[in-house]
Amino acid sequence: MPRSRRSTNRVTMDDVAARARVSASSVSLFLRNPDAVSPRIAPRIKQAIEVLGYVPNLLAGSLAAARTRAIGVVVPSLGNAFFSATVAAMQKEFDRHGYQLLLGATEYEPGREADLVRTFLSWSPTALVVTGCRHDDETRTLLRSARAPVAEMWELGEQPFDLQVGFSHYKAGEAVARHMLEIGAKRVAFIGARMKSDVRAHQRCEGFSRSMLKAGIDVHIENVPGDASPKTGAHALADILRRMPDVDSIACSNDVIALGVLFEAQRRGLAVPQQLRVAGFGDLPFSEECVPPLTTVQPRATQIGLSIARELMERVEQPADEQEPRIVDSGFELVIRASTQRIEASQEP
Amino acid sequence: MPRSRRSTNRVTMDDVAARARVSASSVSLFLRNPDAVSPRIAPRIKQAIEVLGYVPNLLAGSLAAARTRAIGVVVPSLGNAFFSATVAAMQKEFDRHGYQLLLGATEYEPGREADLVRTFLSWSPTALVVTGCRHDDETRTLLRSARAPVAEMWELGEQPFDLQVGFSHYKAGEAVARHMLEIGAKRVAFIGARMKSDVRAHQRCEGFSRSMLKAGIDVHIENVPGDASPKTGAHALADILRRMPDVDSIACSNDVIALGVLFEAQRRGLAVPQQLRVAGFGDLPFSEECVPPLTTVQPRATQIGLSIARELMERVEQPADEQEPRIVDSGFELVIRASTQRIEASQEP
DNA sequence: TTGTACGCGTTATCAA
DNA sequence: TTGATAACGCGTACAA
Repeated sequence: MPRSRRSTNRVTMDDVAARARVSASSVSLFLRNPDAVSPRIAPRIKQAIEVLGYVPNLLAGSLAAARTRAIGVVVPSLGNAFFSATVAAMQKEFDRHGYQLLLGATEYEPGREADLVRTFLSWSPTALVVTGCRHDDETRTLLRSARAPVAEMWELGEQPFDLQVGFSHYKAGEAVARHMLEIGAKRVAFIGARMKSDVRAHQRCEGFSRSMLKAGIDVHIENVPGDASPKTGAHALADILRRMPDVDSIACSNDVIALGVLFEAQRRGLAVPQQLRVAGFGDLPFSEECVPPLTTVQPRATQIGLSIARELMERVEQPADEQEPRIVDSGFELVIRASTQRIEASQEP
Repeated sequence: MPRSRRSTNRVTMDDVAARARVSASSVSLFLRNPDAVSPRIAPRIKQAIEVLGYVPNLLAGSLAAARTRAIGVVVPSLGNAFFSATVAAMQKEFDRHGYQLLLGATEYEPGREADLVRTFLSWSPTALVVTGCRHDDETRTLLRSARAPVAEMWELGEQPFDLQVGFSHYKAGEAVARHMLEIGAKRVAFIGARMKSDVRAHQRCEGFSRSMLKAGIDVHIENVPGDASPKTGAHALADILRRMPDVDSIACSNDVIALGVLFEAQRRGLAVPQQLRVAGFGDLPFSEECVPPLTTVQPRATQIGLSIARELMERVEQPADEQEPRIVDSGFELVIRASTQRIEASQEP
């Protein structure tokens, strides 16, 4: 007895083929390469598709072809403007090539990365994109077993799987420290949010404070819990002023924190940069516009997304088997603005 | 001649079955309901899965079951904090239920919505989420033909497909206008970004300016091109001051624009709220913290995402066939802060 | 150029 | 409870 399923009265390729009076394989061929079928049947197929409102079943296609036009992307958080900019750029580029972006966010929770990667793998993705290059053993195993190129973004270091596009956060921290030393910083603090789980913010902090230490300056580090936000920055400044009233320079792990510092300083009548120098990280849309404009590190978030997408598309569409791992330093730029102005001798005690 | 393909040396369910010395059906059953197999073979299957590192192929599963655990989401832009907050909330909730979020952004380009929906449909998604309730004919046709619940978010109006979670932007605009009238606004302007394509910003503008008109006040509308940003706001304020030097109150379609207005006012020594009142929309993280704190409309972005996800999961998991369309007014709240303070008579000319 | 037949890795059905 | 087997809808090698 025949077991009829086919509950889904979906329009299939066979339906199109029947209506166009050709075989299903001709329809399949037409869909992938319209010029490959004879000019006589092409219009018939085209019309049948339109009349029936045929939508190809990607699932079946992917299963047959053993490859899915989907790319899994793991970011820590979408609330973070850095990552949403990168994701937006990637999505746009993937879309151009007909690839679908699968999105997952860890919210900095340990173990979530492995879960998300596992989920993505069950979709047989064409490629995987993860954030950072530090992963737990489970994630590493999963990524290694993936028969798809793996891109790591926003950070350099460790051994790359296939592609790594990012920059050294440690150096970014160093660059800010160097600048602050040049302008005569003496009493220095660093504000970072959740630096135990945000390893990149922690790296920037390390780069900054070690550089300072080499110059004989001990940095007061304020590691606040929760998301980076202006409120975080404002509270942190209040704390710092309590413990270190003569602070003259503050670096922040994120521009939104720095913005909060600027607001709090303004409320307290603390002049920036005359009495307090402030630097951030991210070069967010407000950083150029705020008062005073904020010295910061520009990480090229969009460029990272674009590079990854392009490089992956290239690898996927021209599968020169066994490609070498590739590392791309997307770099960063220290953008010096009015919030860090030279500390005049006259203003020092 | 047998055609051996099976180039993909992927670990399949059969491999697991062979190793556990059971049938593939039992493995499948175990995966969906571990308690349904006898306690004798369950551990064998479990071990085989772990040893072989088996990852189920969702594609095959979805094809067979004729349902995919994927939900397509279309937003205008990820750069917009509103939508990224909503998407983040949805993704988290979907993930909890084992559903994958497919993401697409239109970047406010006409026609992109239909393209994205079409792409999603070919994935046979469990549900679709789109932004707003105004869609071109092509999109409407596609959505109607979808055998999946369709949720529209961030806006109310039109006839809902299945679910609509949002609020009236027109009323949000009215609420701001009402407040500004109460505090004695006389010379009024509205700044919006790209209001031809951002229909919701346009609605807020309409609600605002019509309310003002009813009170006999003609609103100067500044519709700037490009994304909403602080720079946009700063430039717009400069423009407004040129054409309308005695402006006393400005409403903005977005808090980031309002932030730019505050910065520009500060640079010009224009005291807010004493000389100029400013209101925004969005209640972004900085809005409470900036100087002065910003009066704004809070749209409950996270709540919208959560409501949609929960409602969809419910519909999907308890398919009481032919559910009624449902409209949920997520509401908004006018948050009055220092940036809009009563205009004292003594300060008027 | 077009058609035939098989296989992709699962789920669902039904018999044992 | 377990296992054999037929779909699911399409890609593709190969024959016509």
